[in-house]
Amino acid sequence: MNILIVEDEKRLADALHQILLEQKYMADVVHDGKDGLLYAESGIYDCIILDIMLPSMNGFEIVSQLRQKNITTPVLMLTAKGSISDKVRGLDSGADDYMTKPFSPDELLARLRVVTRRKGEVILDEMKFADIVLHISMSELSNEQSAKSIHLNFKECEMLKMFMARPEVIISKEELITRVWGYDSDAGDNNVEAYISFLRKKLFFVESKAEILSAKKLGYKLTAKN
Amino acid sequence: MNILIVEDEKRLADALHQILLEQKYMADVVHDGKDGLLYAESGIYDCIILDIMLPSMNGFEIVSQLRQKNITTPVLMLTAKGSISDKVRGLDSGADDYMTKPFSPDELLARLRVVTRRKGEVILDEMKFADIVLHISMSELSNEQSAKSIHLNFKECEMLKMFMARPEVIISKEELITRVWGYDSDAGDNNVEAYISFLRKKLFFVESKAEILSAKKLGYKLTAKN
DNA sequence: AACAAATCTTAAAAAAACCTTAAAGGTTTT
DNA sequence: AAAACCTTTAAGGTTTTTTTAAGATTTGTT
Repeated sequence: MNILIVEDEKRLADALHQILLEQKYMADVVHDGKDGLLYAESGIYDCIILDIMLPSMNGFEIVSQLRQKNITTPVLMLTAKGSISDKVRGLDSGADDYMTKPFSPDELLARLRVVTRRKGEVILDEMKFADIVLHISMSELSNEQSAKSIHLNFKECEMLKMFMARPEVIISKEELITRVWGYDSDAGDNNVEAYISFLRKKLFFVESKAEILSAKKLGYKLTAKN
Repeated sequence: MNILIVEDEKRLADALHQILLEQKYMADVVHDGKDGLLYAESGIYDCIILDIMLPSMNGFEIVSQLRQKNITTPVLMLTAKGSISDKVRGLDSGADDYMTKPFSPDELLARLRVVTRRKGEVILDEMKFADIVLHISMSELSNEQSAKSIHLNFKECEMLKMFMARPEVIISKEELITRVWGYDSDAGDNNVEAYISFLRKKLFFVESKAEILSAKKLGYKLTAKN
């Protein structure tokens, strides 16, 4: 189960992340509204936990844009204000449930279960690009053509998810570090390089025509050969 | 990464400049609203940090004029007042984010990263002049007519960006140095000359009719033949 | 035309960025 | 307790980028 957390308060975001990880959910965290929309649009999430007050684009807008694009991922709205008008507005714009801060981990998990059970049928567990498929819950990378597949470990999988969510886009080492190792980690560039190397080896193993190219000083991107 | 600071309080402007330089951003500072608009219109900046209260033209006006001219450089608004109405007005007029004084260097840098990351993905990824196109995220120079293209390295790309942002305008070596090598670099004129030479070779390779002419003692400019 | 100054070009040296691998230290599973 | 697995780290190698310097060329001036 894949959750997207869109929350700019880093302490809260981390706490949420922690709670979810303990329950064996996978979670991605972004701290900014527009980024949130970008990630949400990928359609790979089973639920989006969405703060209302966000830099660059607020939660209401994000939900309505998602719904306009026919993306039906369940949304659990989060806010410090408990005013009725916010609640109404949130549900109006297309959110599925609403939770006021502060809340207990149990409350979060309960609401999460309710929200995700409802849409239980259309869960996207796969990301595709070129000839490869990433089976997220199984951490398995496979090639539809060659019928080869291989297991990815956690960090490899997180990293490949980022590339597959935004193929052809250069992603900086810094961004990779904050997403895969955490925003306050002391991982260095070499960590990224090592994992890029592991991923390349596995892409090669499954005989994919997808490859990770490096753009010096800028980062890496996923592309398809030919 | 190029930042324009438009801030009339000189002490604050200097402090901002310092913070940015430490993080290896390049920054230009102007203290007046109209100057700010003038500089911003050049389109060469990756972000504009803009005070609201300014002599001769306020921040709101600057942003809306920029947006009217289809200049989409991200704008980070700055103000002493933290009133909601200011915030709404700022975002309405086209700013991307908003920050109230006083703020910590970390907050500034965080917001800057968010605001500029977005740019790399969607906004301003291509610059065109005559028959050439510069794909910024790919660091690739190509010619639409001849269908030839070639990779540019980081400094070549930064330099060509400057020329393409202001075609037909003579840009001095000094300006090129401060932009591409940094304000405190010890790069000399010959470094610029060498890179001009590299760029010319690549323009020739893609068979472009765009060329870089030198204006003795003044600098260089980009023009189109015929 | 002769000179000086500025610019151009190029090759090679130096530096920076990147890649790969192996090994060590954790963790989890068997 | 052992085995299997995951992650980090560091070192050495490769490639790319940047600097440097020297000689050639152009330009403007006398």
